[in-house]
Amino acid sequence: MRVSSKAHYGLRMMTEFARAYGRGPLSIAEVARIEHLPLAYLEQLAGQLRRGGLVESTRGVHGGYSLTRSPELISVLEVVHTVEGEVSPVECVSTDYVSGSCAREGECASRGLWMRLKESIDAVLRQTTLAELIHDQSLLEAMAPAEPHPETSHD
Amino acid sequence: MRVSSKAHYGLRMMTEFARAYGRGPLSIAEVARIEHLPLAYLEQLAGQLRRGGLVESTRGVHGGYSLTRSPELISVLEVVHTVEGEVSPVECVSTDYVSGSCAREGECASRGLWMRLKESIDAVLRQTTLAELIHDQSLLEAMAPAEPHPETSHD
DNA sequence: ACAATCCTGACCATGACGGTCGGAATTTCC
DNA sequence: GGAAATTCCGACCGTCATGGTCAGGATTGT
Repeated sequence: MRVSSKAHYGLRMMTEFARAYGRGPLSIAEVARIEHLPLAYLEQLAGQLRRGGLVESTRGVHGGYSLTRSPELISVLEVVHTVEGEVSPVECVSTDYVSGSCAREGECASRGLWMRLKESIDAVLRQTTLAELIHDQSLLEAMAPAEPHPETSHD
Repeated sequence: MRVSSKAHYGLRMMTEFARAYGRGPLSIAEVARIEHLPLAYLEQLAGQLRRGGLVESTRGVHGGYSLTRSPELISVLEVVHTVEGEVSPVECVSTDYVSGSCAREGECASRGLWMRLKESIDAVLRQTTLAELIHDQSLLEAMAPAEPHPETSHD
């Protein structure tokens, strides 16, 4: 029951794109630098995000990626879906589940529970947008700019 | 973002123990038969559940396992915790996380999100008890006893 | 004694995951 | 035109958790 690093990285990359929104494309080299993430890996993720329609790419010297929509209109759920596929605690509650393929469907005591769980997870992720994420963060930074944690100094 | 089969199996086993509650121990051989799960694997899980204090074992011929508490008093969260460890979407929101060990803690845009997510998941699992699970199921069976799905015929 | 059961530890195969690499295609700048 | 910066793509790889098996020991009822 954990979010893959892939999804986490993807989200971190998307928040960077969100910050740069409206100011031209941001290269993944930049993202890798800022977020201290492996560049080659981000390339893969960026590809998924592009194919998923969340970002568009510009090649060449001043190229990079930019969001196809305003950060307010992109939910975390979309990002997670795009890089990680549907979040589903067990197979039989995913949307492409074919009724009957689980032999125990009729007598399953816990399917209702898993459906509730999925709904609950989806709800949290759907409610949160990229805009909120970067907004929350700037709030945090504004509140405590003079007290950097000694342990959190560098990468 | 999925529940491991381990947790799922563990829960299924626990619902069987819950059904048998008050009527002596239930052997894992029985559980394996009823739930169509691999016996040797269930043995492992049963061990975890016992060490976690959720069930107690009786050895010997009419032995087996029985819940240490009434099914109303055992939440799904406990079961999942016991077999799978804490459910935590990312490391930095687990209970044993040492503040500061994530270098980006101060500037992390998404930690709040993950905490909310964890809380939401925990809430759903905490609210549901074994008793509810088997009760829901008997409801289901009572409502549609005469209409078995054609595709769900065998194991 | 024997059979049923729990108990333990070791073992194993598979697949997902996180990550790297090499190189091709595209674009801008000089 | 050429070099540099970038996206793009496919292949590859090591590690680790997972799901599962196996052999055998310990315990207990009949």
